[in-house]
Amino acid sequence: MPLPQTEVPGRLQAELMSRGLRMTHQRRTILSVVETAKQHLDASQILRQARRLDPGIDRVTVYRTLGLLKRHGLIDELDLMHMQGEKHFYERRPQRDHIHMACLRCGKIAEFESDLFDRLKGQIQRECRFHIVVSRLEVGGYCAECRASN
Amino acid sequence: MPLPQTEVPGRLQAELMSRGLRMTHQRRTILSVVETAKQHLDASQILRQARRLDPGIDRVTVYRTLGLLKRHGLIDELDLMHMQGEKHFYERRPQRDHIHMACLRCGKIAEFESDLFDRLKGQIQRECRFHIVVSRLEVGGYCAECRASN
DNA sequence: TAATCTATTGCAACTGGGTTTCAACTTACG
DNA sequence: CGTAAGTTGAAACCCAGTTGCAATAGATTA
Repeated sequence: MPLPQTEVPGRLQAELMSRGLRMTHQRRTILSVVETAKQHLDASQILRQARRLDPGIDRVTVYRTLGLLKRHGLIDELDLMHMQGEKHFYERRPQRDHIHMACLRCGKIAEFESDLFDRLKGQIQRECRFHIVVSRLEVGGYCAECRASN
Repeated sequence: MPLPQTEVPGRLQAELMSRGLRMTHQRRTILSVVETAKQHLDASQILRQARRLDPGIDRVTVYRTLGLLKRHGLIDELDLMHMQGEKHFYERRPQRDHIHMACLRCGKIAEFESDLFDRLKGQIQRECRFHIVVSRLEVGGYCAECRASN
């Protein structure tokens, strides 16, 4: 399932600047990588891509920028069931939360939006009086293809 | 009056043995720690508790045993929104999955069972033809107490 | 436009959770 | 009891992520 391309390029930059943050060359580079990514990238992949645009960039700057984006709620951090070590993956925060399904056999990641998920979060907020800032639903299992070819 | 004991002691042990796994002294110790835990423990806490019962136990044995229990679906691994570094937490797999709510202010972890959650998983299995083996729903936000005292 | 102030960067060293390797040791089983 | 295969501990290792600090570069002001 490909990631939907629903955002105007430059939106993350605009968001950060509107919050009064200093816009450096390195940040612009990292933001553009995250913004135009077609799949979920981990920090080292983001570093590699950013270095193609600005070879001097350091991995610590990538980590710091990802932390910044996370704190501002502009990106989400995913674990994807820790199928490939302990690395984390990142994606622009979507308008509507979705579920990540990780196939334990082929490693494919699929996404799924569901009204039930939205209702569940509403129930949590109401019944537990818990104000949700970030949510993450990940499931591990076997996708249709892998179940068939078994 | 004794505390309510939700599980029969030794259930994890019995499960593992019934699957033909070798029952060593170290495993029995680690299993009893996990089984009687009153909160979510990370690997180093499990090690510390296990060493009170068997001082010679090594952390590598704890990691291996936790991996074993995970592979057999007897415990679940939690991230709890990575609020305290990158450590993982463990709990016996419950009969019915629950949601973990992590308060970003006071750090408290609350649990919540929901019919909507069960239905959502059913929807994923049906509509995505995805066979769920493990699921993890974690939300970060602010609990009722922290919202009040702000 | 230049001066200034302060956030940000890069580097190197470090941290910490988790894994690998391998010889020595146990456990289960006949 | 003897054996074979699974398990353990110790040390070294791996790797994602963080910290301390001097140098640098945005933003702001004059």
